[in-house]
Amino acid sequence: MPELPEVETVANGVNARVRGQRIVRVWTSGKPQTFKSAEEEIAEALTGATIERVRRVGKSIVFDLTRAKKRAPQFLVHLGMTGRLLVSQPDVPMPAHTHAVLTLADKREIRFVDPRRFGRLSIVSLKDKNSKGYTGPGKEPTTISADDFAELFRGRKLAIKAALLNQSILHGVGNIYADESLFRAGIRPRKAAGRLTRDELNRLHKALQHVLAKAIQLGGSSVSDYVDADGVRGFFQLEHKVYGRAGENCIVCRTPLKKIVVGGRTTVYCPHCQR
DNA sequence: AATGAAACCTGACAGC
DNA sequence: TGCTGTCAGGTTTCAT
Repeated sequence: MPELPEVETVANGVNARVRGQRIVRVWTSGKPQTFKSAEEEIAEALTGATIERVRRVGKSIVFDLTRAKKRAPQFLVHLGMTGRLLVSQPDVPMPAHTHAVLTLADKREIRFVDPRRFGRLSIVSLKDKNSKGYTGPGKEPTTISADDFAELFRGRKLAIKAALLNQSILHGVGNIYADESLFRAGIRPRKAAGRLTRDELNRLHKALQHVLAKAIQLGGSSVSDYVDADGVRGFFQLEHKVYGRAGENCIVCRTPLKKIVVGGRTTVYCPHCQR
């Protein structure tokens, strides 16, 4: 479900509702694959901790925690494909596939719900008191400069679409925003990343930042089941120009959009507009 | 280094 | 109504 704009929408929504709250109780489901850290470690790290702030790093939701006013290990939530993080009153029925519940001092609950169980919960301990904590696997796409962006792809032979999806290069971009930004920049998804001209890289940098900013502004894309912390859908799906439109005509030149596989993912592009 | 395929899971949807 | 097959916003692992 979630790429950078969706994760950011969820993180900001949860932050606005729970920052400053203390976690008084933790329940976990016992489904082992959901927990990247041991469930006991998660329960121990969270119980009694105060939520300082909730924010997005890459595609992860990071909880900055304190204990007795001192910084404590961080709690990371990765939503996978179908994960949701909801803030609910205790009398709201527990959804199916709920894998963790953090009960707050005011009785509300932070619930992690994930039918497909590709999501992951983990604890990150801080190396020292100056540690920045979790910084993600790659570079941040929303703020990277055009020069640094261009540098990421120099000499790389893999397809530019695969490079955009590689979280250790840039983190946060997924299948929707890779396709949408390549369309906007007029670049073939299969073109080798290292063979893009500086002009193409500049266009891609601009397109990607535009698409991400616009999607964040609209609360993300709701393709099937994505919702924010209040259960509200996003609106960026109405702006998709290629994603999910294979076989339809290009909105610019009316050429039928083509569907191929790049980096193991369905990819839609316009064979006329993207060279 | 880098491809590609498969695996991890459930639910939605199309077609019969 | 119900069965089967296909597909899905992600990541990791294993073979080539």
